[in-house]
Amino acid sequence: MAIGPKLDRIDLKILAKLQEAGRITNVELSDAVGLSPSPCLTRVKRLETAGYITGYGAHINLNKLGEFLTVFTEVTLGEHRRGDFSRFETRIAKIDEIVECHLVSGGYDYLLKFVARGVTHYQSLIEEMLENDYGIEKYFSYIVIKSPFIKHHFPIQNLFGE
Amino acid sequence: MAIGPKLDRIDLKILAKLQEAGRITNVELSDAVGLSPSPCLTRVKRLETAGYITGYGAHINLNKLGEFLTVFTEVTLGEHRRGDFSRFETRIAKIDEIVECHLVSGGYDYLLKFVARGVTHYQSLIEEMLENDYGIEKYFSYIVIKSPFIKHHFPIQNLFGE
DNA sequence: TTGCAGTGCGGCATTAAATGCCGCACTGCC
DNA sequence: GGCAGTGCGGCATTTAATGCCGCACTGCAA
Repeated sequence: MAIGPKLDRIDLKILAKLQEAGRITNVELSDAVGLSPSPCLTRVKRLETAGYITGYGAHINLNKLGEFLTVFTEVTLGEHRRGDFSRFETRIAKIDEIVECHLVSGGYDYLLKFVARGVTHYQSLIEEMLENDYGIEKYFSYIVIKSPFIKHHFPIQNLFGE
Repeated sequence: MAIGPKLDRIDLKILAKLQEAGRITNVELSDAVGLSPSPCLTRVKRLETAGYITGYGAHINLNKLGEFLTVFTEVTLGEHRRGDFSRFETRIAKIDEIVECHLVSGGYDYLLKFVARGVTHYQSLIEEMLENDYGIEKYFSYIVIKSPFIKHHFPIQNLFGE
């Protein structure tokens, strides 16, 4: 096997396959990567416990559930001391509508992704943050008009040369 | 059942559950939502064919596969005629390292998310785009230093009031 | 109010998949 | 050249996925 030193080609195939077909049966997966079911399952379990696979999920088409508003928000904190960042991160993590948080280099500190029911809802979330000392100095909102594509998989094979 | 008019509470439970545990067995799922396996599976299949569930995937821990660089890039096109947008979207969709594309309102046109092997790799991708007439007037890169969190599920229940 | 038709659920039998166990082949090390 | 460790395929057993069938509940109509 591998994992300790590095994953072998079969492990990468398994990851790539599961990434785009998370609910594939082990029998099909084993066939796709060229193994019999037993060792294939062993590898999957090992990839899971070793942390290469952190979980599985269904991709839900939010638009079919109603009208949703996605917003990317640039946030600049007022203070940049040790603790200001972690406190901010801890607090926003608890807000369900903030689905992504990225600390970036450049003109501002954080890029957040919101999914709200509409502009009113989004506005109320922002006001809540401004009024309750999250440490935000300023922010700027970019409302998503449409998302031509969101790939649910990274090019594992390509990034390695395969 | 529902779906035609609107999803009932059980359907939402199924979506919420599958979103965070895509590989749960139908037996467990049925138990979690309070149904027997048969009707539960029927609902899942219907949600899939009706387009509420667009697919399943494993969440891969890219950092364990090596050092990767995530970059958010703001792009402004030089021309904004009908066709300039669709042409740009079509072309960048073919670039594996661009995993998300959002058309936004505000100071620029597109917010792109890249996953590359490093700054050199990212730079080569950008140069490739600039040299080959993608219609880019200007761009700005925000390198992700760390992502405190990326939730792989939207608050389905909460957004509807549970 | 009583009967009829349509819809969705739970129970049961059958088929397929997930798991665990065992012996064999390949590789590195004595 | 023989021995120990690792990973694979095959096989038996336990579970889950599916498809079928009759029953209960709801709305509609006489």
